[in-house]
Amino acid sequence: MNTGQLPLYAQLKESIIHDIRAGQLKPQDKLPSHSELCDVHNVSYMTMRRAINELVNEGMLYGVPGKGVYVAEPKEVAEMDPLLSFTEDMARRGKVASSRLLSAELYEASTIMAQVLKVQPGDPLVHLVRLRLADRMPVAIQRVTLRYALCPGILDYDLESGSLYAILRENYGLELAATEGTASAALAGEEEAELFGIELPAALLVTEQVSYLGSGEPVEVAHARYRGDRYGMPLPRVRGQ
Amino acid sequence: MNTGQLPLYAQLKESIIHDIRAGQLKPQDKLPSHSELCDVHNVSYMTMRRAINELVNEGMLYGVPGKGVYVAEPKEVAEMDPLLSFTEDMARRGKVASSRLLSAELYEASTIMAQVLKVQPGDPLVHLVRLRLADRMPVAIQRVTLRYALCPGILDYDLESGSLYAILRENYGLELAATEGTASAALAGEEEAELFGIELPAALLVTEQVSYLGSGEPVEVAHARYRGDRYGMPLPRVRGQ
DNA sequence: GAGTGGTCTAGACCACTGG
DNA sequence: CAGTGGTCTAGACCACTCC
Repeated sequence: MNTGQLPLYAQLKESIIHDIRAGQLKPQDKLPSHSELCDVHNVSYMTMRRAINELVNEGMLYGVPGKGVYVAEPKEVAEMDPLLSFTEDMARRGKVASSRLLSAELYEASTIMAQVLKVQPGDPLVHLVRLRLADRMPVAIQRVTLRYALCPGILDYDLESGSLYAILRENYGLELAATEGTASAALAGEEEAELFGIELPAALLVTEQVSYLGSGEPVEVAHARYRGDRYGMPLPRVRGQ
Repeated sequence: MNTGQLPLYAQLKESIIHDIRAGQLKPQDKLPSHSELCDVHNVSYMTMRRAINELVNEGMLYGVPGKGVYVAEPKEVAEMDPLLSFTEDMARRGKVASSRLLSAELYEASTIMAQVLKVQPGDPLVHLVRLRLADRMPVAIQRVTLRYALCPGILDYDLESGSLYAILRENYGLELAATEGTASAALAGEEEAELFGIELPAALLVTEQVSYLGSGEPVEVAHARYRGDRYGMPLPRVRGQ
């Protein structure tokens, strides 16, 4: 029965999502019963259930035992993806992202950095500082520290134009799978105000994140400072415990 | 085979989580093969798979086709739960949360608020303003707007001491299931500086969130302003697409 | 080749809802 | 009562890895 590349359950998910987006299924509508859906799509019960179950976990549907499965209210805002690169983030907002490379250098891991990135003190790290722009307007200053062992020769790539994540994925096979960190606020310094072209005092949104591979191996430490007046970070839409 | 209250797959998840926490399974360890685990626990393949699959989705394990399933690195930081109340958030940090109720009033929905909360303009809403303290130190100002129809008589409860979420859950059966919104940064105003007891200029972390029931019905709009020097908001640990 | 994870089937049973 | 979602079984097949 499987005609496409994707697993059957993934195709079924796509099909349901399509029906919702196309307006054939509206919020609070009841889906056909499982057995009906199985007949229509010619799949087994468990496969159909997996598709529905995953959509429930993703918050698009919700099930009421003994009654049926219903379409949840649509998400008003794009879901937060903390693994979204600045480039992709801006693309979703309909803006063109660009960079000015302020600094790019190799240096040796301090004890603290070594601990966070799980390397030995003195191991080579790459430190990049980039001014990020959205439609040519300065929006953020990003400081990224990478394990050089994972991306040897990365300084030879064009770090001005493209997405760093794309370089890591396409040239080094590094697929970031998880991230953790904090967000806070701080006053802008003089240097920053100059780079942003703003007057002091000004408030910045500050994020500190560590990114990991699927195995849990740390890859990078990212420190970003966003203009508080120009950037709102989307918060996740999440289901309760 | 099912002895407990929980579904079998949930019990299997607990069992694996227990083994990891107890140190019997360490990060990067390989789990026994599926068939082995099925024999040991006397469950069918699909049930075992569901348990493992959900743990993979939650980031605790990761699977490599043709090789095996492995234990991922532990999460260093508590996962973000945007539905966490301030009270619970502080408890996780080992601090005691308290409140000073600055204002609590009923008013009629404006057109904008009505749109966000999906009620009619003029419908009754509750507006609460609270100064939130952690170990008696002012940390945040929260402004919450609730649909009064969902929590009639809420002003009679003690809104100073307890968690608002607890009141909604225990007295009105309102279980918040999802949240969405943005985080940004702004300069503190004079009033705020006075409430916080800080000097100007100062940067605040600003969040705006709407919370929903499982059905997608909106319940509250929350606006919070945190002291940037005293509060870091945990960012989620999430898996890539 | 044997062993692994990942997908899929065609049934079954249960608790819950509604008429 | 019949219909629903939710769980569970005991198999099967495939692609992949390692030997």
